[in-house]
Amino acid sequence: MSEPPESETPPPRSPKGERTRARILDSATELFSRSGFHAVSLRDIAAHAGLTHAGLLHHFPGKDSLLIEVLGRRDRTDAQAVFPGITHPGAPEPGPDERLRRLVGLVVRNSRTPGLVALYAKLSAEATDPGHPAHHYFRERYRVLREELTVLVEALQAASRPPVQGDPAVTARQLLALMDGLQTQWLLEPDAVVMEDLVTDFLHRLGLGPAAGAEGGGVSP
Amino acid sequence: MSEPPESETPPPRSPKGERTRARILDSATELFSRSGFHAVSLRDIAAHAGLTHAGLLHHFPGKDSLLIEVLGRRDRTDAQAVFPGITHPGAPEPGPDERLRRLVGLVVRNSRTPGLVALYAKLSAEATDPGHPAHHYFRERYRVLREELTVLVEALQAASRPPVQGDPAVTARQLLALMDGLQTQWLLEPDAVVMEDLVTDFLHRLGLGPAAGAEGGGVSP
DNA sequence: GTCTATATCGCGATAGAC
DNA sequence: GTCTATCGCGATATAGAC
Repeated sequence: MSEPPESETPPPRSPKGERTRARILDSATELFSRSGFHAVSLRDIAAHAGLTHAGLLHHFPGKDSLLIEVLGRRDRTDAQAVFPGITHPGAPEPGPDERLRRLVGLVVRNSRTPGLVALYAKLSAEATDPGHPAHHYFRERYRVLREELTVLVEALQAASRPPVQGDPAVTARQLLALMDGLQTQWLLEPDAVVMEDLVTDFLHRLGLGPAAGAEGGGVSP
Repeated sequence: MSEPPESETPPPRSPKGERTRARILDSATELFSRSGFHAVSLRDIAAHAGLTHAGLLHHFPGKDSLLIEVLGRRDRTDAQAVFPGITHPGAPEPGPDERLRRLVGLVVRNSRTPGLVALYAKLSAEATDPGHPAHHYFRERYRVLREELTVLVEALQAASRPPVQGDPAVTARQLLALMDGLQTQWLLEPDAVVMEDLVTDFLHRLGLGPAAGAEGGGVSP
């Protein structure tokens, strides 16, 4: 995804080619998630999908484009789960509490796929290089995430008693940074970090917790 | 630095070897900062330092150990600037405001070396892999940073009026995560993010700003 | 359109001459 | 302490068989 939306029609593909492509994407997702990007070769992915590495390169121009298609597929799934507004502009918007619940749910879900979290962590760092093949993809990804989190924070602020001040865009940036940074700490020490607790605690201390949610216990450091 | 402190005496080296070593470390720091770890070869570094890659490997057993020495040198410098207690146990501890000022100063200083910040961002993500050569280095690094930030937060909490509740270790973890995550966003869009403002704002909204500091303007999103 | 086989490149690392 | 020569490896690109 070098360009924000896909305005062009993808080239027509045969049903067999389509299935092979999907098989390759599945294999790539699994292997990338397990071992990261650099540690996995095209030969590994091709073997896992049941063909040779040159056969794979018939379907994807190179390792980079394969990576970006893997990421795009995953992001589209996640975005629909938390922010239905992205893909279905007319759909009914859930309330702030429900959206917060979904966001935390996404964090919890991430905790079950450390391989993919690690892949995103590595790539979002690598892709800060303007020459990286996924640079534009990640710039766009962060822009969209920031926008959606800003809307969420706005809704939480409006629903908070007493009303919370502050620029929602600033809080959204901080929230996004917090989630990213916690992933690194969690990957380093999976048993010492409960990401969703630390995210919830952060919002709580800003007065943006669930409208009537009474958080019982403490938070593990 | 595979082990926490260095309890062993380094092998004696000739003055010439020492100079060559330093030249190699300088070159490695510059090239790693510019292009990252994987994108730079030992041949690149050796050429920049004025020898061949085999000559370089006489001074460092491998690319990994070279990397870790580059990181260690930088970290030692930074730690002394902000947390004099680490290297000089008996030295007088500065007050909470002064330590906060130094921490923010470190963030500002980082803003002037995007290459090194990018290197750390890439490596701390890569090194989450338990098999990565710098894995233990980064686990130890985060442990120390967390401890020092916990002490800082404790001091800020004690100095705050009214006193701020909460587990300092939790806040320290969140602060560390925030700083890490902001680096990624800043590297992606250098002109759109002022890291020190967002860090200061975060502490401010937790009631942990400088004791008498009146923040004038707003914060850019 | 789909895939295999082959060739080339640059990498980290080692051995041994000087 | 530094070099040349060389190894095995993985990523990538191309030619052409089916």
